[in-house]
Amino acid sequence: MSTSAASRTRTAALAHALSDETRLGIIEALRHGERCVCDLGIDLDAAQSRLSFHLRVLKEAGLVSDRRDGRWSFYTLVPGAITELHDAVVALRPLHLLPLLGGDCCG
Amino acid sequence: MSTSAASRTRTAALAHALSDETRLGIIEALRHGERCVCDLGIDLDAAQSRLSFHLRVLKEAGLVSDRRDGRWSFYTLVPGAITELHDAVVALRPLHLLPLLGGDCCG
DNA sequence: CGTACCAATCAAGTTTTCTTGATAAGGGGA
DNA sequence: TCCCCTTATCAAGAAAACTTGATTGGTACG
Repeated sequence: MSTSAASRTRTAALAHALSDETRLGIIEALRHGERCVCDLGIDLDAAQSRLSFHLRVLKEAGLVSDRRDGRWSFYTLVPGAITELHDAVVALRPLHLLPLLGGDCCG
Repeated sequence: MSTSAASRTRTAALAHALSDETRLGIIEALRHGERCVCDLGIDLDAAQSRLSFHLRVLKEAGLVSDRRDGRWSFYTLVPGAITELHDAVVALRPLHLLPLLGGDCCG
C-alpha cells in the first residue's frame, strides 16, 4: 500500500509541471480544447520562445500532446494525465480522512 | 469562472511543494499521523539539515504544521491544504470531462 | 554548572530552472 | 525560386532550488 519510489518520481514530475504560473495558464487555456501556439501566445502575452519552452515541459511530463498542421502546432490536454494527477493527490490524503475528498465514490 | 491570478499563484506554490521526492516522502510518512523530525530522519534516511529545509518548504506552503514539545518538533499534515490541492487539480480538468474525476458528487 | 541531544539556521557551492535574443527548420503563397 | 510565417531549438546569463557541513539555540539530565 505504501507509495512506490517509481510513483513518487512520477508524482514529483507531474507536480513540477504544474509549479509554474505560465504553465498553469497554458493548461487553463487548453481546458476549452485544442489551441495553436500563436493563439496561446496572444492569450498569455508570452514571448514565443518562452511559450515553446513551457510547452515542452508540459509535453515531457505527458500533460499535453501536440499535432502539426501546416505551419501551425496545436496542443491539447491529455485527459489521462489529469486523472493521474488527481489520483496522486488523493493518495496523499491523511488516513483518517480517507472517506472524504471524493476519491472513491464515483468509480 | 476563469481561474484568477491569485489562485494560480497559490496552485503553483502548492505544486512546487509537491515537486520534490523527499517532500513527497515526508507527506507519505505523515499520512499516518504526527511524527517528530528525528523519526522522519530515520524513515527517509535524510540528513537533519536537509530534512529541516524541506519541512520548512512544506510549512511555508501550508501543507504541514509543527508543534514543539521539549526538545522535539512534531509535524502534522494540514488536512485543509490537501483538500485545497485536490480542488485545484479538479479545476484543471478539460471541460468536456467535467462530470468525471469525482469532483462534485460527494457533497 | 557541564554535557548530550534535537532541531533550526547559516554559509558556500552545485545544480536546475527560467528568460531572452538569435538562429534554424519547415511549410505556404506570390 | 524567394519571401514570409510559425515554431522549435540553441546559447548565454540570471535566478531559484537543493545539498552539505558547521554553527547556534533550546531543552533535558547528570
